[in-house]
Amino acid sequence: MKVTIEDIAKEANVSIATVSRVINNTKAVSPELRERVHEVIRKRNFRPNPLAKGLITNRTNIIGIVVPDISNPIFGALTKGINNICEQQGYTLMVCESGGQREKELELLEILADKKVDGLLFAGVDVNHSLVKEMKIKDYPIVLVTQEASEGDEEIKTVVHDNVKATYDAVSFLINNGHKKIAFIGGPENDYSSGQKRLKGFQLALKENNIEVPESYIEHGNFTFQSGFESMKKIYEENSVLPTAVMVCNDIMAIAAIRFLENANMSVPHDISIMGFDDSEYANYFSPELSTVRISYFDEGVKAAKTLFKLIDDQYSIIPNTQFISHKIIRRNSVRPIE
Amino acid sequence: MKVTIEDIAKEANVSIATVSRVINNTKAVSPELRERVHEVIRKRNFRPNPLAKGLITNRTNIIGIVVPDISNPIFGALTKGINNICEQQGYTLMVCESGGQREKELELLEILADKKVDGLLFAGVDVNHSLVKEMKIKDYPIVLVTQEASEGDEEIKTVVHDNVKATYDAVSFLINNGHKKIAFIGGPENDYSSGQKRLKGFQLALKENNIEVPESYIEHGNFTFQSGFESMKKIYEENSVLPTAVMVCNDIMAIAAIRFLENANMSVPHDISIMGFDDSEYANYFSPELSTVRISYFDEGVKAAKTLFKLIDDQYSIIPNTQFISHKIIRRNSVRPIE
DNA sequence: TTGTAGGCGTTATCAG
DNA sequence: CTGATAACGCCTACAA
Repeated sequence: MKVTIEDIAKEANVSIATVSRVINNTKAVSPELRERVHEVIRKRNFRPNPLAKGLITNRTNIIGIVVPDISNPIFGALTKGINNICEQQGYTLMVCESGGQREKELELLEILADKKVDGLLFAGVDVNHSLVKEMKIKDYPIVLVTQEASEGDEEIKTVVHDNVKATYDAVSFLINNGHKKIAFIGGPENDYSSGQKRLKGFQLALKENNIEVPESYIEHGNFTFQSGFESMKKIYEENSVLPTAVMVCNDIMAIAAIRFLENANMSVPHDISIMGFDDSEYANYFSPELSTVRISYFDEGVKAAKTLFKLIDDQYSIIPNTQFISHKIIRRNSVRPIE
Repeated sequence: MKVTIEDIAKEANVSIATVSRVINNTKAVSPELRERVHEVIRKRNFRPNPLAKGLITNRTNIIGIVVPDISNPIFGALTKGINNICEQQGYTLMVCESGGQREKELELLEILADKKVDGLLFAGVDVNHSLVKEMKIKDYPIVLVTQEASEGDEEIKTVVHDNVKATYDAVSFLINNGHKKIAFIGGPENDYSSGQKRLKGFQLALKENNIEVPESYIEHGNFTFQSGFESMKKIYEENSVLPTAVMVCNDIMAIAAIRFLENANMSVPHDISIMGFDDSEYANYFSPELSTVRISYFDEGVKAAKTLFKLIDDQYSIIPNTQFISHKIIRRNSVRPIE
């Protein structure tokens, strides 16, 4: 039933070495033989066993990806971008979920080593030094995507969007539209890129415009509707002077904030403007349509994958330590100019 | 650098056969030796090379999944459910995207055969007879998920939600709430399960209640916002008597329909009720909150994966040809009782 | 240009 | 219970 290289060799009346050569185009073979071999290969529908091949070449043509949650559309888009490049490179993608847990991430690093992946795209939550250390000793190349290392290691190639700059731009947008009393609903404090960096961007924009804001204007959610709702509620209830705008660090929390405000008989954007983050598919479909900052996770995946393949091709190729994917401020109807 | 079974054998002063035995628990080994071997394995951090192993056992502990689009949250949830089971079985997941194209699906069937996956979960768009035939000759087990075969083959195990029944129930829900003039916005006509079957469920419910509906009440979208908007527009513009309710075959098109109606100064649910399908994450966050039918794609993935593993364990195990995942009608605010 | 043969790291089949 | 040793299917010096 299953046909091996030997069968082909016999049937084509050549050595298996020759067959191997025509398959891999690895050395000159006379046109005549080449044709004969091809003929038989086609006829018998022969496909070389990648296990046997991998055993020798130490290559599997598989690359791994670890994401916190594959059902999150953000990581869906990221994965799609990655897969796009993989396909055209003849690679295939192994997907693993970490749940955002360091323990699990470490375990996956092992498992993927076992599987002999040729490389790994890693989307973490807090890639600290010990995790980086673990990555360095793995014998397959790794590129961080979506989240840079949190402890200043420049040791692993990274492809991210600029969270600081993106949030800075978004808040500047609010300021440029006349807002001075700006609240903030961010991500978890232990989330390095999407939590801490976005907060930093917020603070930076305020500072640069000499705007001060009370502590009670700042809340941390965890990117869920529920947490966005609660955060907005807290800001609403615990401030005698309400903000005129809120920078919310993802779209779903932004929607939640809007829902809360509606319940409280506040109108968005008339009374309060809301700025989202991500420009997820649905941002456009809510009413009011959400002003937000567009991040293309697909593009991020594409660039990360390309970078990884460069690394696979040549471990020492010259690549910037960190590459940024551009973002864009999208004006829709949840933010209005004031004054 | 890389340690093999032979190194372990040497260092533990046993034969490689013995090492293999303790690793795989395949035959009795004296406790003494077993301990010694374990010790060395731990010390040297030895992990057997799965390629070499696979070469002999013909097992890779990899299963494949093909979906039309991994960035679609529906398939994200499905994948998550599948991955859940894979993990606890010590398997790892290879994800492929077909774009819903038969050509590509066929190609992936080949590629995954090459990769020597131990099994495959297949989410197609129109799994016709020729595709099924191709699947039958593959030497790894396959289970269909999300979409059954379209040409009455009962040859491949299948796990789906009951599209006919689900839509039937949803439309019955509308009828029970007093609606008689019910329009329908469905999926593509070439989409077997999600297109044709849902239409069938719609027609069935009408028929059973002796309700007739003009041709112009029925539109086909392609599950995008845009197509939902257009379909609703067409129904609105081309009927002198408007429906009191519309059954829309996914949530995003349902939202689009609502947006169109709002633009047309119609109120949902006051003037027209809208019923969605899927209960996607956001269905709850729109206003009005969407009445819909809940499908758990996660559960579907779980059951499909379990089924596949049964098949992998025992090719001839007794499994129903088609297993159904239950659905549930969710009442929210986009549908109101009339009369 | 072509063929022979050794080896990749395991498991499985024999003897002992 | 333990140990040689032949596969598994392919690539790649090395020789011819």
